[in-house]
Amino acid sequence: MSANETTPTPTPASNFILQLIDEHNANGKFAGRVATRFPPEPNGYLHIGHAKSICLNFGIAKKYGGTCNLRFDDTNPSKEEQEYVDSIMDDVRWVGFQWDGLYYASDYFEQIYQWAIVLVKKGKAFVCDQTPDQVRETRGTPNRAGENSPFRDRSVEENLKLFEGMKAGEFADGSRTLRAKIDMGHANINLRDPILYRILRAHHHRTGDKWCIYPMYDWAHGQCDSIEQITHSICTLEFEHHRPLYDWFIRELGIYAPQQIEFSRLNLTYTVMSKRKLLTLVKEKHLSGWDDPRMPTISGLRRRGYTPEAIRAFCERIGVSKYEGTIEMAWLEDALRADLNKKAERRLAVLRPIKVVIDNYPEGQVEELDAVNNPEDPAAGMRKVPFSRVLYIERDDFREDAPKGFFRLAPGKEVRLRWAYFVKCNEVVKDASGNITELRCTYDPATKGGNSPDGRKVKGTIHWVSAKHAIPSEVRLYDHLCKVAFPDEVPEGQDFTVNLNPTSLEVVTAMLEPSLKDVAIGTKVQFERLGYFSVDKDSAPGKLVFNRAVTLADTWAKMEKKGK
RNA sequence: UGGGGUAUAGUGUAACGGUAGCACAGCAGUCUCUGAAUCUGCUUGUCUAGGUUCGAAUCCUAGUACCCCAGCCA
Repeated sequence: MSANETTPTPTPASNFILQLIDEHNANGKFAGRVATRFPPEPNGYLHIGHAKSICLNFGIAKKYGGTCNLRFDDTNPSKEEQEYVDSIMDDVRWVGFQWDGLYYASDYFEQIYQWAIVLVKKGKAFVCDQTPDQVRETRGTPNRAGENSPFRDRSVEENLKLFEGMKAGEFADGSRTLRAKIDMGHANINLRDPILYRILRAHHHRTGDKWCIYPMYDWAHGQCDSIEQITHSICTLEFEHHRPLYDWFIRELGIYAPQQIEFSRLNLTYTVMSKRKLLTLVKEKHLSGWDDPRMPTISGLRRRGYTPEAIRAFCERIGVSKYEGTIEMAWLEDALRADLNKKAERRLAVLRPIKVVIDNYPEGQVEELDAVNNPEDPAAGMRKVPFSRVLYIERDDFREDAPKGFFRLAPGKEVRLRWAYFVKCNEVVKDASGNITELRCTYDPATKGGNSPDGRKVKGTIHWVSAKHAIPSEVRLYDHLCKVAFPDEVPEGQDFTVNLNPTSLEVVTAMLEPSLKDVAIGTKVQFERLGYFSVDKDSAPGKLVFNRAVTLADTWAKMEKKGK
């Protein structure tokens, strides 16, 4: 990359996978070719951990001028659905990548079947009639060798006949398997005569009812990689001790050999990441679905208000290694703030309104005041905001007994209303039970626009909305999915659901400035001093719904919390 | 009593025998019509014990801790 070339992202950090690829390119192992693949099983929605893998695999292809395929690992029809296939393609594209080839493991079922026959003929695979229980019992344990299946020594002819019978549907589900003949005493359990095919009559989302035997992951994955001429087959750490088996199959078949490389999966604080747990959340209706904005799914993050740029920057920043750590959620949030700070236009919105009457402002008068759309982006321009006698301000921005260091409104204190005037609070109106219902203030007409000609300073600037121009809107305030950083750490007999955050969603009716009236679904804005918000798909004409994607850093809240 | 992995600030990640760097978090300050952003500075680290070496995060030896593996799941 030339020095004067301008790229949006800095040179990515070096990592062990890139170093290995550099070595391969240097020693000619793959003739300088780089081909990766992203191989999801379509049994659930993609999450931020998959985004890490997507960025890695597609990123490598891009960096080296190679290719990256999207390949669905659809070898278990009992769990896989077209809905998931569709969502996965959407998500990969949304994250920002386009695959070179689109494939399915099921595209290769015939070839994989033929290869199984090759193995049988070599005497390296046999049909086993053991029941699932017997298979388990004779597999041994990590500390105890397994025992050979009594069917291990069947003749090649008998195996061939039986295996054909399996394929032809002559046997009941689960009654037989095809197993590799390796070593029941091997220290690596994966090499103790692993099952290659099981009989399973399930409708496959692509092949329909054509097959009643399906290859296991180990028997399919490497061969798919080989067919696609993948150079670097990148997967997560739990597959590390499958690598000897991956290599064994390729070697016995004498076919092209990709290099499997394992890295550690992403863990994040305050959420859960396993598909099983995410499925639990959806099925047990702890939240609204796979794309609930509290989900760490890509579709959830998208709905929440995350941008592809933020996701990619995050994935870049966290790096790649074999160390199994947990990344702080603050990293993800920071990536979003950094991106939206540059892009999102600012608006005034009051989440928890309290009424303010400007006593000395003429009844019926309305002024259109100038407001900057985005101080970080002059090109974003200006807009008008209406000001009138009755306003709403944030409840948090008023204190009857202002603590030390409180810059906002309080009896007798003056603050600036953003883009408008200096106002001073003179009176607090309460209802019978003592709740504040209204504040009576006066404004200084000389401070129009927010500056005082006499050079007088105010410490605080607060946001506001003109009451009669305000658009009431539903705003969903999201917080962490889980109330603790490590939700999987639970007492005996309990599961992660006990750590779900009961206040992860608070819904308020906010008052918005009128320029937001026709904002489109998916639009991101900063509500000044509050956070970044995204227009939810539940919005309808005349009924806006916003999601809070992330709050702004809040020094005052931190100070107050510390003070207590 | 098996096999496969991993250990660098609070959290991640570099450094590949030669000044332990970066980011996020935290703290202090600056700036500010957002208590945001910006900008400045600061605190905190090589799992342990030996050894080799002028010099070790890096090499050697011995430990320790943690993760994964006994689905006809992927």
